[in-house]
Amino acid sequence: MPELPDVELARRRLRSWMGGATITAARSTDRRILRPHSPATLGAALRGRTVRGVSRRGKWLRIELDDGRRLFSHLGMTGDWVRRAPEAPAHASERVRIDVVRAGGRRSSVRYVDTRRFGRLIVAREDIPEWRELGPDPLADGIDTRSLAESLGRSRRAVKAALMDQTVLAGVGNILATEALWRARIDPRSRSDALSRGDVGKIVQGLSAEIRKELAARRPAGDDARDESFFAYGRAGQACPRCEASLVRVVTGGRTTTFCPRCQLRRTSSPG
DNA sequence: AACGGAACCTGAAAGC
DNA sequence: TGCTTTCAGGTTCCGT
Repeated sequence: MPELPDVELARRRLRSWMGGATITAARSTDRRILRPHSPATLGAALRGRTVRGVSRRGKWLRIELDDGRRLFSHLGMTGDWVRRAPEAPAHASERVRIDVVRAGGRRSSVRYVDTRRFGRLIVAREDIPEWRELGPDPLADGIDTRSLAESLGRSRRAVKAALMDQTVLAGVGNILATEALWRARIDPRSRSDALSRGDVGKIVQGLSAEIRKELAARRPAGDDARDESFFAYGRAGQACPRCEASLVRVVTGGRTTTFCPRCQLRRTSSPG
């Protein structure tokens, strides 16, 4: 579920649930998600702390605490944050719980659920490398066409793989890349350094439009993105919404890519 | 140095 | 029906 729009929606929920609240307890037994720290250290680090704010960069969330420490959260492939009553039993794939009390005395329990356990939760005293090394965030920083063109021009990879490189742009995943390239009418297998400035401009427009659309959709936590309507993602074999040709599925950089072989043209020659 | 592919996990859906 | 295979929105490690 988690690409930039999903993580941004999670950030807004966490802010409304935890902003200004004090953590009364934090528990987990999942060594994988908390690696490299041990589950025992989580409660000790968080108990008694007040949440100052929740920020996001790319697919990373940063929960800022009153002692200067931060809790970094990456949702991996299937992670999400949900709010429950404190007495609510643990969901089958619940991995972490953080109980909070708000200024008015209202108590709630914020739970991290993650079926496949690819997510991460890291307490640190300063920003972690995974956060610092991210490229520009399309929402927080905007996308500068010129610097993106420079960045893409330096790589010979398929443009789809380059767009999903978190140091190129933070937060772009398989759905955003697939949809943006469909909107831009560019074959995802085109070499990154073969794109014209106009191509990059269309990709920027495509990414922005898709991010706006997905943020507006505000699908509730836990919803499957496949319920949503995409132009190309997950629609192999179906008709292209633009030209009616049959959408094709290929694998690039280890990830499934769907595109229209008729109206998404492959860029070949290097731009001048 | 940069790139493709496997590995890491779990469960749902499709295939036989 | 039930067993097997395939697939999934992410990152990281390893070999070339």
